[in-house]
Amino acid sequence: MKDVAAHAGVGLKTVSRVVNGEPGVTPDTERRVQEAIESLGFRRNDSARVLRKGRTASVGLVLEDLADPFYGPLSRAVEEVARANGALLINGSSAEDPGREQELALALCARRVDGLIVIPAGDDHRYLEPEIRAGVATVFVDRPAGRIEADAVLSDSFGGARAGTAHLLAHGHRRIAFIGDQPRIHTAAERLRGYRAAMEDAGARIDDSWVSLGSTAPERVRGALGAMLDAAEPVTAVFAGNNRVTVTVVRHLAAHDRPVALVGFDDIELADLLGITVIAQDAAALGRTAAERLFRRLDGVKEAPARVTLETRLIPRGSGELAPSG
Amino acid sequence: MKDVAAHAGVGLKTVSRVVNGEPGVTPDTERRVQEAIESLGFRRNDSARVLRKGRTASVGLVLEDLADPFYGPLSRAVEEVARANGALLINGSSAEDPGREQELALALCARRVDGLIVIPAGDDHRYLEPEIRAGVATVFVDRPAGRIEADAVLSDSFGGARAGTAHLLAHGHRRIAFIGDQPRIHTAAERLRGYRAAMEDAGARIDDSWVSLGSTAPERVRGALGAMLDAAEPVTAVFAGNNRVTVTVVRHLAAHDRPVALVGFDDIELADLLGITVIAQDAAALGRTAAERLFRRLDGVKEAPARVTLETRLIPRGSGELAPSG
DNA sequence: CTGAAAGCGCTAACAT
DNA sequence: ATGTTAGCGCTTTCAG
Repeated sequence: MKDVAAHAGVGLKTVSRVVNGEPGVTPDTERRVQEAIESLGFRRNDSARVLRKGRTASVGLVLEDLADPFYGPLSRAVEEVARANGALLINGSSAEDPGREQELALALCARRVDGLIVIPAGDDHRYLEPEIRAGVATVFVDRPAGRIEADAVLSDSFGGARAGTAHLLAHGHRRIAFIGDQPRIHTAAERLRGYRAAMEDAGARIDDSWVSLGSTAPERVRGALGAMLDAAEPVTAVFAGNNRVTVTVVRHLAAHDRPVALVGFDDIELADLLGITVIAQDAAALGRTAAERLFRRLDGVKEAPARVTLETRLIPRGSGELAPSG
Repeated sequence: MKDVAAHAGVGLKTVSRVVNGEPGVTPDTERRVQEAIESLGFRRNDSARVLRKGRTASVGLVLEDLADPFYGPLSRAVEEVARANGALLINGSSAEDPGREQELALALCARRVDGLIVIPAGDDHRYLEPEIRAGVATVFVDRPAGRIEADAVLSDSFGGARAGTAHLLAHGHRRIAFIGDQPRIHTAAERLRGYRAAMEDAGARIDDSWVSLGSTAPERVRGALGAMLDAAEPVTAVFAGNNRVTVTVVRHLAAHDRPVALVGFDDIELADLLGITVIAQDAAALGRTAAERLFRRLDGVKEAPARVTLETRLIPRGSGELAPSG
């Protein structure tokens, strides 16, 4: 910028004015400056600008796994809102590791992102308190924050799982499995709660062996499901706690001799052709809502942290409407 | 940092040393500084650091659509390599709009990212020349750069499409459709070229009405496919140019009366259960290879820009092995 | 309408 | 082992 000023024979500030489209520059001077900019291939250094202005026009997104088809649309939605607000998105995956989540979130804060959207892996976010006090707007999405008051945008995991389980019960099932993610993950716990509530509402008994929480790794899910199907009184239906689990369950059931009903949490591509009944949540709406909330905060709106819950939708496609067999 | 220094009763540079883990500080002084840091909730401002050091420890990724299941794993792979190199990832989607690609890429350069990984939407990247000259390492992935010399990591679209088409020919098909993405997209053009080559190798005639390039929007694909199936001499097999097209074709064929063979470019989740034969490319390897190349450049490796091509793999699952019918 | 000076928070280079 | 000085490239303030 100094070079440009020298080249154009003007003051530093005049170049700054031209670069930022500020008023108060003669068309003639402006032209000279533009020429100097062109010929030097100048481009403003935003790092310096940030240092001076205090705002970075960027938001951080800490998610679980960018490669998970559930988080792709969510990220994209956040990105669109950020773009509409002139901000860039810096993101990283925690891989469901609380330590990595913290490391990432703090690195983003050190970069002085204006705001932070977090899909929590951990359940204690007190480490963010100083940052939030220092002015970093923070919104949690998909799962709530732990041990701090903060905005959160969630899907109704409890209600969705309850409705899905009730759907199976309505089709005559009584021995229904619940296979879900690790219990420390909020959504997993909520969905299990929904399952239990529906069973209780229907006066159905829950056998401990029908409930399995843990990693969503295919081997783990196959093992759990296999045991429930091979039992003396095998389950006749399965409620799958998320998209990863559903995929593995579908593969396993496809090779199973007896038909077993299935309702999965989260919609999956091509689930329509495979006739998989699901509880769908709107990942894009989750991201959009969270991002809009974030930018509203950045615009200075002061209100108490709130929790927004988005509804889920039961999409019957066949697998959830099978009658009990065996 | 100044505050911390005052609080701890030490010099500015000493605080800097402690914060950066540099040697030459007495354990006792270090402790005092740490305490001051804690009590003030201090966290280093990376913007200032960047300004001073010249390196931002961040790389930019311009992709087409974060929500596309093909790009999720690719981004994730880039992110992992970046993380291993201590860098953060800033990314954005071009939505297949060259103008938006340029806007994004330049915004990232203004942020002084150390390197740039680009999945091009446009076919003229001369706008990046000043940046590259100024030292921004740049690697293109999935598609090559246009009108500039630059590193590129690609899948073998030509070879994959040729093999897929040859597979259909080997199963007796002669009237084979090719439905692909817009012809200005490099991969789409290459895949079409592969299709043509295979047909020619087999001495098969190509009717113009069997080839359809354009948007991957479901309506467009359905229309094109419908016309080919309703023709007097309908196609007996389809080669689908990418994952978006394949999904729509599968849905359409599922409702069709006669069996029609299908090979799709790109693997798709649950394609195994639906028996969809595909030409699979390794999205994660694409991202990883590109990112590794980028960081090698950042480490100062000087070599001529090169093009790396990754092999594709034919996965037979049934749909590509159907005999011609009708 | 234009420019000179100060300083954002940090680190490199050089004292002490 | 510690502190001082200068300056990264920009914007803000205020004076011409």
